[in-house]
Amino acid sequence: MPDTPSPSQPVVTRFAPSPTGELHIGGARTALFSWAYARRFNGRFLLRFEDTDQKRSSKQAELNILRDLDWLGLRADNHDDIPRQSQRLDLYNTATRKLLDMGLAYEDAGAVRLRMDQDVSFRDEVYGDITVKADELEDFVIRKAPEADGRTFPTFHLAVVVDDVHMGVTHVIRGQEHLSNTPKHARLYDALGHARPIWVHTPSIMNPDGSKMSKRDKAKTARNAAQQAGILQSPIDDPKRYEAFLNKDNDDLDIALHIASVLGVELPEIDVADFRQSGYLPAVLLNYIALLGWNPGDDIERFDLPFMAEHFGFDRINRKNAKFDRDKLAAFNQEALAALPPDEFATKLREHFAAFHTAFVERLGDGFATFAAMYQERSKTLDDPATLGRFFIDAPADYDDKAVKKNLTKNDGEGLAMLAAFAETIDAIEPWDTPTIQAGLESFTVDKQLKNIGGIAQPLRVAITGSAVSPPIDATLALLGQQEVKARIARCLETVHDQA
RNA sequence: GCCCCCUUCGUCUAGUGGCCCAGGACAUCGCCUUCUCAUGGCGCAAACAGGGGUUCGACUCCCCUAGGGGGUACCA
Repeated sequence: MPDTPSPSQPVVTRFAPSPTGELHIGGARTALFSWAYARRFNGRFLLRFEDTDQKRSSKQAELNILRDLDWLGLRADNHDDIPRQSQRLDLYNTATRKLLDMGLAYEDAGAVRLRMDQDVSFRDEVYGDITVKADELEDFVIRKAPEADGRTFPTFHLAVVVDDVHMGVTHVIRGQEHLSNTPKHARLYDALGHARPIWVHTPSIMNPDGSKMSKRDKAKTARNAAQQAGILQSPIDDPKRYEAFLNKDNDDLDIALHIASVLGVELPEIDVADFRQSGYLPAVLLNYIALLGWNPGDDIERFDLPFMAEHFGFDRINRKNAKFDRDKLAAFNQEALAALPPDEFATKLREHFAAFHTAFVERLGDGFATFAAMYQERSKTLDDPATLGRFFIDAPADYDDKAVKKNLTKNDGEGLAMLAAFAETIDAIEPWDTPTIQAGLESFTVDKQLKNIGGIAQPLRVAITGSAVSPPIDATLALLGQQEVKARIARCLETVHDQA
Protein backbone atom coordinates (compact mmCIF):
# COMPACT_ATOMS: atom_id res chain seq x y z
CA MET A 1 0.00 0.00 0.00
CA PRO A 2 1.54 3.32 -1.02
CA ASP A 3 2.20 5.76 1.70
CA THR A 4 0.59 9.16 1.87
CA PRO A 5 3.03 11.94 2.67
CA SER A 6 2.56 13.48 6.06
CA PRO A 7 1.25 17.02 6.00
CA SER A 8 3.70 19.65 7.17
CA GLN A 9 1.23 21.31 9.50
CA PRO A 10 -1.33 20.02 12.04
CA VAL A 11 -4.39 18.86 10.13
CA VAL A 12 -7.77 20.50 10.57
CA THR A 13 -10.60 19.26 8.36
CA ARG A 14 -14.24 20.18 8.49
CA PHE A 15 -17.65 19.15 7.29
CA ALA A 16 -19.92 22.11 6.62
CA PRO A 17 -23.44 21.15 5.61
CA SER A 18 -26.21 23.66 5.20
CA PRO A 19 -29.04 22.68 7.54
CA THR A 20 -31.74 22.69 4.90
CA GLY A 21 -32.63 19.00 4.96
CA GLU A 22 -31.45 15.52 5.83
CA LEU A 23 -27.84 14.41 5.60
CA HIS A 24 -27.33 13.37 1.98
CA ILE A 25 -25.39 10.21 1.21
CA GLY A 26 -22.86 12.28 -0.72
CA GLY A 27 -22.42 14.55 2.26
CA ALA A 28 -21.84 11.52 4.43
CA ARG A 29 -18.97 10.48 2.23
CA THR A 30 -17.41 13.93 2.35
CA ALA A 31 -17.71 13.81 6.12
CA LEU A 32 -16.16 10.34 6.16
CA PHE A 33 -13.15 11.42 4.12
CA SER A 34 -12.68 14.51 6.26
CA TRP A 35 -12.97 12.48 9.44
CA ALA A 36 -10.58 9.80 8.19
CA TYR A 37 -7.91 12.24 7.12
CA ALA A 38 -8.01 14.08 10.41
CA ARG A 39 -7.79 10.81 12.35
CA ARG A 40 -4.97 9.55 10.17
CA PHE A 41 -2.78 12.50 11.06
CA ASN A 42 -4.01 13.06 14.59
CA GLY A 43 -5.69 16.26 13.52
CA ARG A 44 -9.08 17.72 14.24
CA PHE A 45 -12.35 17.12 12.42
CA LEU A 46 -14.75 20.02 12.83
CA LEU A 47 -18.38 20.60 12.02
CA ARG A 48 -20.03 23.86 11.00
CA PHE A 49 -23.53 24.75 9.89
CA GLU A 50 -23.71 26.97 6.84
CA ASP A 51 -26.94 28.76 7.39
CA THR A 52 -26.42 31.93 5.43
CA ASP A 53 -29.55 31.00 3.53
CA GLN A 54 -31.82 31.88 6.40
CA LYS A 55 -35.06 31.08 4.66
CA ARG A 56 -34.21 27.46 4.03
CA SER A 57 -32.28 26.64 7.18
CA SER A 58 -33.85 25.07 10.25
CA LYS A 59 -32.98 23.87 13.73
CA GLN A 60 -34.64 20.55 13.07
CA ALA A 61 -32.41 19.94 10.09
CA GLU A 62 -29.37 20.60 12.28
CA LEU A 63 -30.57 18.05 14.81
CA ASN A 64 -31.18 15.47 12.12
CA ILE A 65 -27.74 15.92 10.63
CA LEU A 66 -26.14 15.56 14.05
CA ARG A 67 -28.16 12.43 14.73
CA ASP A 68 -27.08 10.82 11.47
CA LEU A 69 -23.43 11.73 11.89
CA ASP A 70 -23.57 10.12 15.32
CA TRP A 71 -25.24 7.05 13.92
CA LEU A 72 -22.44 6.73 11.40
CA GLY A 73 -19.83 7.15 14.09
CA LEU A 74 -18.40 10.36 12.65
CA ARG A 75 -18.53 12.59 15.66
CA ALA A 76 -16.94 15.99 15.22
CA ASP A 77 -14.29 17.20 17.63
CA ASN A 78 -16.28 20.39 18.22
CA HIS A 79 -19.52 18.46 18.70
CA ASP A 80 -20.50 20.43 21.77
CA ASP A 81 -19.98 23.84 20.30
CA ILE A 82 -20.81 23.95 16.64
CA PRO A 83 -20.47 27.29 14.92
CA ARG A 84 -23.22 28.70 12.77
CA GLN A 85 -22.61 31.32 10.17
CA SER A 86 -25.65 33.27 11.20
CA GLN A 87 -23.88 34.05 14.48
CA ARG A 88 -20.78 35.47 12.86
CA LEU A 89 -22.12 38.28 10.75
CA ASP A 90 -19.55 40.66 12.25
CA LEU A 91 -16.70 38.58 10.97
CA TYR A 92 -18.00 38.70 7.43
CA ASN A 93 -18.78 42.37 7.55
CA THR A 94 -15.28 43.11 8.77
CA ALA A 95 -13.80 41.14 5.91
CA THR A 96 -16.09 42.86 3.43
CA ARG A 97 -15.14 46.26 4.85
CA LYS A 98 -11.46 45.42 4.45
CA LEU A 99 -11.92 44.37 0.84
CA LEU A 100 -13.92 47.51 0.15
CA ASP A 101 -11.27 49.71 1.73
CA MET A 102 -8.53 48.09 -0.30
CA GLY A 103 -10.53 48.73 -3.43
CA LEU A 104 -10.70 45.03 -4.22
CA ALA A 105 -14.47 44.99 -3.86
CA TYR A 106 -17.21 47.44 -4.76
CA GLU A 107 -20.89 48.03 -4.13
CA ASP A 108 -23.41 47.09 -6.75
CA ALA A 109 -27.16 47.55 -6.27
CA GLY A 110 -26.90 47.10 -2.52
CA ALA A 111 -24.69 44.05 -2.76
CA VAL A 112 -20.91 43.90 -2.66
CA ARG A 113 -18.85 42.28 -5.39
CA LEU A 114 -15.25 41.15 -5.48
CA ARG A 115 -13.17 42.14 -8.48
CA MET A 116 -11.87 39.18 -10.48
CA ASP A 117 -9.42 40.95 -12.73
CA GLN A 118 -6.55 38.48 -12.86
CA ASP A 119 -5.88 34.86 -13.77
CA VAL A 120 -6.23 32.39 -10.91
CA SER A 121 -4.22 29.20 -10.52
CA PHE A 122 -4.63 26.66 -7.78
CA ARG A 123 -3.88 23.07 -7.03
CA ASP A 124 -6.37 20.37 -6.18
CA GLU A 125 -5.11 17.16 -4.60
CA VAL A 126 -7.35 15.05 -6.78
CA TYR A 127 -7.73 16.99 -10.02
CA GLY A 128 -4.29 18.56 -10.16
CA ASP A 129 -3.24 22.04 -11.22
CA ILE A 130 -5.96 24.26 -12.59
CA THR A 131 -5.76 27.71 -14.10
CA VAL A 132 -8.68 29.93 -14.95
CA LYS A 133 -8.24 33.01 -17.11
CA ALA A 134 -9.35 36.39 -15.84
CA ASP A 135 -11.81 36.95 -18.68
CA GLU A 136 -13.62 33.77 -17.73
CA LEU A 137 -14.15 35.00 -14.22
CA GLU A 138 -16.92 37.38 -13.22
CA ASP A 139 -16.97 39.79 -10.35
CA PHE A 140 -19.11 37.87 -7.89
CA VAL A 141 -21.24 38.85 -4.95
CA ILE A 142 -19.65 38.35 -1.56
CA ARG A 143 -22.31 40.15 0.48
CA LYS A 144 -25.99 40.12 -0.30
CA ALA A 145 -28.14 43.26 -0.23
CA PRO A 146 -29.31 44.11 3.32
CA GLU A 147 -32.32 42.35 4.88
CA ALA A 148 -35.36 44.37 5.91
CA ASP A 149 -33.95 44.60 9.45
CA GLY A 150 -30.70 45.99 8.13
CA ARG A 151 -28.57 42.90 8.72
CA THR A 152 -26.25 41.95 5.90
CA PHE A 153 -25.53 38.33 5.04
CA PRO A 154 -22.46 37.09 3.20
CA THR A 155 -22.79 34.74 0.28
CA PHE A 156 -21.58 31.20 0.64
CA HIS A 157 -18.25 32.11 -0.97
CA LEU A 158 -17.20 34.78 1.50
CA ALA A 159 -18.58 32.84 4.42
CA VAL A 160 -16.68 29.61 3.75
CA VAL A 161 -13.42 31.41 3.31
CA VAL A 162 -13.76 33.58 6.39
CA ASP A 163 -14.98 30.64 8.46
CA ASP A 164 -12.32 28.24 7.30
CA VAL A 165 -9.67 30.80 8.11
CA HIS A 166 -11.27 31.51 11.45
CA MET A 167 -11.47 27.83 12.35
CA GLY A 168 -7.94 27.16 11.17
CA VAL A 169 -9.03 24.68 8.51
CA THR A 170 -6.04 23.32 6.62
CA HIS A 171 -7.73 20.84 4.28
CA VAL A 172 -10.97 21.61 2.50
CA ILE A 173 -12.53 18.35 1.35
CA ARG A 174 -15.77 18.71 -0.57
CA GLY A 175 -17.78 17.59 -3.57
CA GLN A 176 -16.53 18.09 -7.09
CA GLU A 177 -19.37 20.52 -7.81
CA HIS A 178 -17.35 23.07 -5.88
CA LEU A 179 -14.33 22.77 -8.12
CA SER A 180 -15.47 25.64 -10.29
CA ASN A 181 -16.10 27.79 -7.21
CA THR A 182 -12.56 27.33 -6.07
CA PRO A 183 -10.99 30.12 -8.16
CA LYS A 184 -13.28 32.53 -6.33
CA HIS A 185 -12.23 31.16 -2.98
CA ALA A 186 -8.57 31.19 -3.92
CA ARG A 187 -8.88 34.84 -4.88
CA LEU A 188 -10.62 35.60 -1.61
CA TYR A 189 -7.83 34.01 0.42
CA ASP A 190 -5.27 36.03 -1.51
CA ALA A 191 -7.18 39.29 -1.26
CA LEU A 192 -7.69 38.84 2.46
CA GLY A 193 -4.03 38.01 2.92
CA HIS A 194 -4.50 34.50 4.23
CA ALA A 195 -2.65 31.33 3.28
CA ARG A 196 -4.71 29.10 1.04
CA PRO A 197 -5.79 25.68 2.34
CA ILE A 198 -5.24 22.40 0.54
CA TRP A 199 -8.23 21.67 -1.65
CA VAL A 200 -9.51 18.17 -2.20
CA HIS A 201 -12.50 17.72 -4.49
CA THR A 202 -14.20 14.37 -4.63
CA PRO A 203 -16.21 12.93 -7.52
CA SER A 204 -19.99 12.81 -7.18
CA ILE A 205 -22.24 9.88 -6.40
CA MET A 206 -24.78 9.33 -9.16
CA ASN A 207 -27.93 7.29 -9.71
CA PRO A 208 -27.60 4.05 -11.67
CA ASP A 209 -28.90 5.91 -14.73
CA GLY A 210 -26.13 8.47 -14.42
CA SER A 211 -28.27 11.33 -13.19
CA LYS A 212 -27.37 13.19 -10.05
CA MET A 213 -28.56 11.55 -6.85
CA SER A 214 -30.83 14.12 -5.28
CA LYS A 215 -33.76 14.54 -2.96
CA ARG A 216 -35.86 15.26 -5.99
CA ASP A 217 -35.60 11.64 -7.00
CA LYS A 218 -38.11 10.77 -4.32
CA ALA A 219 -40.64 13.23 -5.67
CA LYS A 220 -39.95 11.99 -9.17
CA THR A 221 -40.55 8.37 -8.22
CA ALA A 222 -43.74 9.17 -6.31
CA ARG A 223 -45.04 11.38 -9.09
CA ASN A 224 -44.52 8.69 -11.70
CA ALA A 225 -46.21 6.11 -9.49
CA ALA A 226 -49.17 8.41 -8.86
CA GLN A 227 -49.60 9.14 -12.53
CA GLN A 228 -49.36 5.50 -13.50
CA ALA A 229 -51.88 4.51 -10.88
CA GLY A 230 -54.03 7.44 -11.94
CA ILE A 231 -54.62 8.84 -8.48
CA LEU A 232 -56.50 11.99 -9.14
CA GLN A 233 -57.85 12.91 -5.76
CA SER A 234 -55.42 14.40 -3.36
CA PRO A 235 -53.95 12.19 -0.64
CA ILE A 236 -53.44 15.32 1.45
CA ASP A 237 -55.73 18.08 2.61
CA ASP A 238 -54.54 20.60 0.11
CA PRO A 239 -55.63 19.57 -3.41
CA LYS A 240 -53.96 22.58 -4.94
CA ARG A 241 -50.59 21.64 -3.59
CA TYR A 242 -51.13 18.12 -4.80
CA GLU A 243 -51.95 19.33 -8.27
CA ALA A 244 -48.87 21.50 -8.24
CA PHE A 245 -46.88 18.46 -7.18
CA LEU A 246 -48.14 16.43 -10.11
CA ASN A 247 -47.33 19.33 -12.41
CA LYS A 248 -43.78 19.36 -11.08
CA ASP A 249 -44.33 22.79 -9.60
CA ASN A 250 -43.11 21.51 -6.26
CA ASP A 251 -41.29 18.44 -4.95
CA ASP A 252 -43.04 18.32 -1.61
CA LEU A 253 -41.59 15.43 0.37
CA ASP A 254 -44.72 14.93 2.48
CA ILE A 255 -46.81 14.42 -0.61
CA ALA A 256 -44.27 11.97 -1.99
CA LEU A 257 -44.36 10.05 1.29
CA HIS A 258 -48.15 9.94 1.28
CA ILE A 259 -48.26 8.63 -2.24
CA ALA A 260 -45.64 6.04 -1.43
CA SER A 261 -47.53 4.69 1.54
CA VAL A 262 -50.87 4.66 -0.24
CA LEU A 263 -49.46 2.89 -3.27
CA GLY A 264 -46.95 0.79 -1.39
CA VAL A 265 -44.11 1.91 -3.63
CA GLU A 266 -40.60 2.28 -2.36
CA LEU A 267 -38.95 5.65 -2.67
CA PRO A 268 -35.25 5.62 -3.52
CA GLU A 269 -32.83 5.94 -0.64
CA ILE A 270 -30.99 9.24 -0.87
CA ASP A 271 -30.34 10.41 2.66
CA VAL A 272 -28.51 8.63 5.44
CA ALA A 273 -31.82 8.40 7.29
CA ASP A 274 -33.30 6.46 4.37
CA PHE A 275 -30.57 3.87 4.56
CA ARG A 276 -31.01 3.54 8.29
CA GLN A 277 -34.71 2.93 7.84
CA SER A 278 -33.97 0.38 5.13
CA GLY A 279 -31.90 -1.55 7.63
CA TYR A 280 -28.31 -1.07 6.55
CA LEU A 281 -25.57 -1.20 9.15
CA PRO A 282 -23.72 2.11 9.53
CA ALA A 283 -20.34 0.41 9.21
CA VAL A 284 -21.39 -1.21 5.95
CA LEU A 285 -22.80 2.01 4.53
CA LEU A 286 -19.55 3.76 5.34
CA ASN A 287 -17.48 0.95 3.81
CA TYR A 288 -19.53 1.02 0.65
CA ILE A 289 -19.57 4.77 0.08
CA ALA A 290 -15.84 4.96 0.79
CA LEU A 291 -15.37 2.54 -2.10
CA LEU A 292 -17.27 4.90 -4.35
CA GLY A 293 -14.29 7.01 -5.27
CA TRP A 294 -11.58 5.67 -3.02
CA ASN A 295 -9.89 2.34 -2.47
CA PRO A 296 -6.86 1.22 -0.54
CA GLY A 297 -5.44 -0.83 -3.41
CA ASP A 298 -4.34 -4.47 -3.20
CA ASP A 299 -7.90 -5.61 -3.99
CA ILE A 300 -8.98 -4.82 -0.44
CA GLU A 301 -12.70 -4.07 -0.33
CA ARG A 302 -13.97 -4.83 3.14
CA PHE A 303 -12.72 -2.49 5.81
CA ASP A 304 -13.91 -0.49 8.77
CA LEU A 305 -13.47 2.95 10.26
CA PRO A 306 -10.21 2.13 12.11
CA PHE A 307 -8.77 0.86 8.85
CA MET A 308 -9.65 4.12 7.14
CA ALA A 309 -8.22 6.11 10.01
CA GLU A 310 -4.99 4.28 9.30
CA HIS A 311 -4.89 4.23 5.52
CA PHE A 312 -7.00 7.00 4.03
CA GLY A 313 -5.18 9.44 1.76
CA PHE A 314 -6.02 11.76 -1.13
CA ASP A 315 -3.69 10.01 -3.54
CA ARG A 316 -6.11 7.16 -4.05
CA ILE A 317 -9.25 9.19 -4.65
CA ASN A 318 -10.60 8.72 -8.17
CA ARG A 319 -11.70 11.45 -10.52
CA LYS A 320 -14.68 9.74 -12.09
CA ASN A 321 -18.24 10.11 -10.84
CA ALA A 322 -19.50 6.81 -9.48
CA LYS A 323 -22.92 5.24 -9.90
CA PHE A 324 -24.50 3.94 -6.74
CA ASP A 325 -25.03 0.18 -6.87
CA ARG A 326 -27.59 -0.94 -4.31
CA ASP A 327 -27.00 -4.61 -5.06
CA LYS A 328 -23.42 -4.39 -3.96
CA LEU A 329 -24.33 -2.44 -0.84
CA ALA A 330 -26.95 -5.08 -0.06
CA ALA A 331 -24.46 -7.89 -0.60
CA PHE A 332 -21.98 -6.27 1.78
CA ASN A 333 -24.74 -5.76 4.30
CA GLN A 334 -25.93 -9.35 4.09
CA GLU A 335 -22.41 -10.56 4.59
CA ALA A 336 -21.95 -8.31 7.62
CA LEU A 337 -25.28 -9.36 9.15
CA ALA A 338 -24.43 -13.02 8.69
CA ALA A 339 -21.06 -12.53 10.38
CA LEU A 340 -22.62 -11.04 13.52
CA PRO A 341 -22.81 -13.19 16.68
CA PRO A 342 -26.46 -14.38 16.84
CA ASP A 343 -27.27 -12.46 19.99
CA GLU A 344 -25.88 -9.28 18.54
CA PHE A 345 -27.91 -9.74 15.39
CA ALA A 346 -31.01 -10.30 17.53
CA THR A 347 -30.31 -7.13 19.47
CA LYS A 348 -29.86 -5.03 16.35
CA LEU A 349 -32.94 -6.54 14.77
CA ARG A 350 -34.98 -5.83 17.86
CA GLU A 351 -33.83 -2.21 17.91
CA HIS A 352 -34.69 -1.80 14.26
CA PHE A 353 -38.08 -3.40 14.69
CA ALA A 354 -38.81 -1.39 17.81
CA ALA A 355 -38.38 1.70 15.65
CA PHE A 356 -40.08 0.59 12.45
CA HIS A 357 -42.09 -2.61 12.96
CA THR A 358 -43.48 -2.62 16.46
CA ALA A 359 -46.15 -5.21 15.69
CA PHE A 360 -43.50 -7.91 15.40
CA VAL A 361 -41.96 -7.10 18.75
CA GLU A 362 -45.34 -7.25 20.46
CA ARG A 363 -46.62 -10.38 18.78
CA LEU A 364 -43.43 -12.41 18.85
CA GLY A 365 -42.65 -11.68 22.51
CA ASP A 366 -40.11 -14.20 23.81
CA GLY A 367 -39.96 -15.77 20.39
CA PHE A 368 -38.20 -12.76 18.94
CA ALA A 369 -34.70 -14.21 19.33
CA THR A 370 -35.81 -17.38 17.56
CA PHE A 371 -37.32 -15.29 14.81
CA ALA A 372 -34.08 -13.36 14.50
CA ALA A 373 -32.00 -16.54 14.30
CA MET A 374 -34.19 -17.82 11.48
CA TYR A 375 -33.65 -14.77 9.37
CA GLN A 376 -30.05 -13.90 10.11
CA GLU A 377 -28.57 -15.55 7.04
CA ARG A 378 -31.60 -14.79 4.91
CA SER A 379 -31.56 -11.02 5.30
CA LYS A 380 -29.83 -8.44 3.21
CA THR A 381 -31.05 -5.73 5.54
CA LEU A 382 -32.47 -5.46 9.04
CA ASP A 383 -35.74 -4.64 7.37
CA ASP A 384 -35.98 -7.82 5.29
CA PRO A 385 -37.38 -10.04 8.06
CA ALA A 386 -40.41 -7.76 8.19
CA THR A 387 -41.38 -8.74 4.68
CA LEU A 388 -39.95 -12.24 4.56
CA GLY A 389 -41.47 -13.15 7.92
CA ARG A 390 -44.72 -11.24 7.58
CA PHE A 391 -46.67 -14.51 7.87
CA PHE A 392 -45.59 -14.93 11.47
CA ILE A 393 -47.72 -11.92 12.26
CA ASP A 394 -50.51 -12.17 9.74
CA ALA A 395 -52.04 -15.39 8.44
CA PRO A 396 -51.93 -15.49 4.64
CA ALA A 397 -54.77 -13.57 3.05
CA ASP A 398 -54.54 -15.66 -0.08
CA TYR A 399 -52.44 -18.43 -1.56
CA ASP A 400 -50.00 -17.99 -4.40
CA ASP A 401 -51.46 -19.66 -7.51
CA LYS A 402 -48.28 -21.24 -8.71
CA ALA A 403 -47.40 -22.55 -5.27
CA VAL A 404 -50.88 -24.04 -4.90
CA LYS A 405 -50.74 -25.82 -8.24
CA LYS A 406 -47.27 -27.16 -7.73
CA ASN A 407 -47.61 -28.27 -4.14
CA LEU A 408 -51.29 -28.85 -3.41
CA THR A 409 -53.59 -29.49 -6.36
CA LYS A 410 -51.17 -31.20 -8.75
CA ASN A 411 -51.63 -35.00 -9.21
CA ASP A 412 -55.26 -34.99 -8.11
CA GLY A 413 -54.63 -33.00 -5.00
CA GLU A 414 -51.83 -35.12 -3.68
CA GLY A 415 -50.48 -32.27 -1.59
CA LEU A 416 -53.87 -31.52 -0.10
CA ALA A 417 -54.24 -35.16 0.87
CA MET A 418 -50.88 -35.09 2.61
CA LEU A 419 -51.85 -31.91 4.41
CA ALA A 420 -55.09 -33.42 5.62
CA ALA A 421 -53.30 -36.57 6.74
CA PHE A 422 -50.65 -34.61 8.56
CA ALA A 423 -53.28 -32.53 10.32
CA GLU A 424 -54.44 -35.77 11.98
CA THR A 425 -51.01 -36.37 13.47
CA ILE A 426 -50.40 -32.91 14.88
CA ASP A 427 -51.89 -33.50 18.30
CA ALA A 428 -49.51 -36.42 18.74
CA ILE A 429 -46.50 -34.19 18.39
CA GLU A 430 -45.60 -33.43 21.96
CA PRO A 431 -43.80 -31.34 23.03
CA TRP A 432 -44.21 -28.82 20.23
CA ASP A 433 -40.59 -27.98 19.62
CA THR A 434 -38.25 -28.09 16.66
CA PRO A 435 -36.65 -31.54 17.15
CA THR A 436 -39.92 -33.24 17.95
CA ILE A 437 -41.64 -31.65 14.97
CA GLN A 438 -38.75 -32.71 12.77
CA ALA A 439 -39.07 -36.27 14.05
CA GLY A 440 -42.82 -36.20 13.39
CA LEU A 441 -42.24 -34.96 9.88
CA GLU A 442 -39.67 -37.65 9.21
CA SER A 443 -41.82 -40.50 10.37
CA PHE A 444 -44.72 -39.08 8.38
CA THR A 445 -42.46 -39.11 5.31
CA VAL A 446 -41.68 -42.76 5.87
CA ASP A 447 -45.29 -43.74 6.63
CA LYS A 448 -46.57 -42.14 3.45
CA GLN A 449 -43.60 -43.37 1.45
CA LEU A 450 -42.80 -39.87 0.29
CA LYS A 451 -39.67 -39.37 -1.79
CA ASN A 452 -38.37 -36.97 0.82
CA ILE A 453 -39.54 -34.63 3.53
CA GLY A 454 -40.36 -32.01 0.92
CA GLY A 455 -43.49 -33.97 0.08
CA ILE A 456 -45.05 -32.68 3.28
CA ALA A 457 -42.90 -29.61 3.92
CA GLN A 458 -44.00 -27.86 0.75
CA PRO A 459 -47.74 -28.34 1.24
CA LEU A 460 -47.27 -27.10 4.79
CA ARG A 461 -45.43 -24.01 3.58
CA VAL A 462 -48.24 -23.07 1.28
CA ALA A 463 -50.81 -23.53 4.03
CA ILE A 464 -48.80 -21.60 6.58
CA THR A 465 -47.26 -18.79 4.53
CA GLY A 466 -49.35 -18.64 1.39
CA SER A 467 -46.18 -19.15 -0.62
CA ALA A 468 -43.65 -21.90 -1.22
CA VAL A 469 -40.94 -20.16 0.77
CA SER A 470 -40.03 -20.08 4.44
CA PRO A 471 -37.16 -20.85 6.78
CA PRO A 472 -36.72 -24.57 7.67
CA ILE A 473 -40.18 -26.00 8.18
CA ASP A 474 -39.60 -27.53 11.62
CA ALA A 475 -38.47 -24.29 13.22
CA THR A 476 -41.14 -22.34 11.40
CA LEU A 477 -43.92 -24.56 12.74
CA ALA A 478 -42.41 -24.48 16.20
CA LEU A 479 -42.36 -20.70 16.39
CA LEU A 480 -45.82 -20.33 14.93
CA GLY A 481 -47.34 -22.56 17.61
CA GLN A 482 -49.39 -25.75 17.46
CA GLN A 483 -52.83 -24.19 17.54
CA GLU A 484 -52.01 -21.60 14.89
CA VAL A 485 -50.56 -24.27 12.62
CA LYS A 486 -53.72 -26.37 12.96
CA ALA A 487 -55.90 -23.37 12.26
CA ARG A 488 -53.95 -22.40 9.16
CA ILE A 489 -53.99 -25.92 7.77
CA ALA A 490 -57.73 -26.16 8.32
CA ARG A 491 -58.33 -22.86 6.64
CA CYS A 492 -56.13 -23.80 3.70
CA LEU A 493 -57.89 -27.13 3.23
CA GLU A 494 -61.19 -25.32 3.19
CA THR A 495 -60.21 -22.48 0.90
CA VAL A 496 -58.18 -24.38 -1.61
CA HIS A 497 -60.87 -27.05 -1.93
CA ASP A 498 -63.27 -24.31 -2.79
CA GLN A 499 -60.93 -22.94 -5.38
CA ALA A 500 -60.47 -26.31 -7.05
C1' G B 1 -23.64 29.03 -26.07
C1' C B 2 -19.14 29.65 -23.14
C1' C B 3 -15.68 27.62 -19.32
C1' C B 4 -13.82 23.49 -16.36
C1' C B 5 -13.51 18.26 -15.26
C1' C B 6 -14.04 13.03 -16.47
C1' U B 7 -13.89 8.22 -19.87
C1' U B 8 -10.83 -0.01 -18.06
C1' C B 9 -16.05 -5.87 -17.77
C1' G B 10 -23.54 -4.28 -16.76
C1' U B 11 -21.65 -1.54 -11.96
C1' C B 12 -17.53 -0.10 -8.40
C1' U B 13 -12.56 -0.54 -9.45
C1' A B 14 -6.79 -2.60 -9.79
C1' G B 15 -3.33 -1.05 -13.24
C1' U B 16 1.52 4.96 -13.15
C1' G B 17 5.54 2.08 -20.55
C1' G B 18 7.11 -4.24 -20.95
C1' C B 19 4.80 -8.36 -14.86
C1' C B 20 -1.79 -7.44 -18.76
C1' C B 21 -4.19 -11.75 -25.16
C1' A B 22 -5.81 -6.86 -18.33
C1' G B 23 -6.66 -8.67 -11.73
C1' G B 24 -10.67 -8.21 -7.72
C1' A B 25 -15.71 -7.25 -5.95
C1' C B 26 -21.09 -6.96 -6.84
C1' A B 27 -24.65 -8.43 -10.40
C1' U B 28 -25.68 -12.23 -14.37
C1' C B 29 -25.38 -17.37 -16.03
C1' G B 30 -24.11 -22.73 -15.08
C1' C B 31 -22.97 -26.93 -11.70
C1' C B 32 -22.77 -29.13 -6.63
C1' U B 33 -24.94 -29.19 -1.47
C1' U B 34 -30.47 -28.99 -0.09
C1' C B 35 -37.63 -29.99 2.34
C1' U B 36 -38.49 -24.30 -0.22
C1' C B 37 -35.82 -19.80 0.25
C1' A B 38 -31.14 -18.38 1.77
C1' U B 39 -26.21 -19.77 2.95
C1' G B 40 -21.84 -22.43 1.40
C1' G B 41 -18.48 -24.63 -2.56
C1' C B 42 -16.92 -24.68 -7.74
C1' G B 43 -17.01 -22.60 -12.57
C1' C B 44 -18.33 -19.69 -17.26
C1' A B 45 -19.09 -15.23 -19.67
C1' A B 46 -17.85 -10.09 -19.53
C1' A B 47 -13.87 -4.11 -20.41
C1' C B 48 -8.86 -0.65 -21.93
C1' A B 49 -15.01 4.97 -25.90
C1' G B 50 -13.22 5.99 -31.28
C1' G B 51 -9.26 8.01 -34.31
C1' G B 52 -4.44 9.87 -34.82
C1' G B 53 0.53 10.38 -32.93
C1' U B 54 5.25 9.49 -29.48
C1' U B 55 8.05 4.85 -28.48
C1' C B 56 11.64 -1.09 -29.86
C1' G B 57 7.01 -1.47 -26.94
C1' A B 58 1.04 1.81 -24.72
C1' C B 59 -4.54 0.58 -20.62
C1' U B 60 -0.52 3.60 -19.08
C1' C B 61 2.43 9.87 -22.45
C1' C B 62 0.43 13.82 -26.30
C1' C B 63 -3.55 15.61 -29.77
C1' C B 64 -8.48 15.38 -31.94
C1' U B 65 -13.56 13.54 -31.93
C1' A B 66 -17.63 11.52 -29.32
C1' G B 67 -20.12 10.71 -24.78
C1' G B 68 -20.90 11.99 -19.52
C1' G B 69 -20.65 15.43 -15.30
C1' G B 70 -20.18 20.33 -13.17
C1' G B 71 -20.29 25.71 -13.42
C1' U B 72 -22.19 29.99 -15.75
C1' A B 73 -27.23 32.81 -8.99
C1' C B 74 -27.68 38.49 -3.93
C1' C B 75 -28.42 28.60 -3.48
C1' A B 76 -25.04 26.16 -0.92
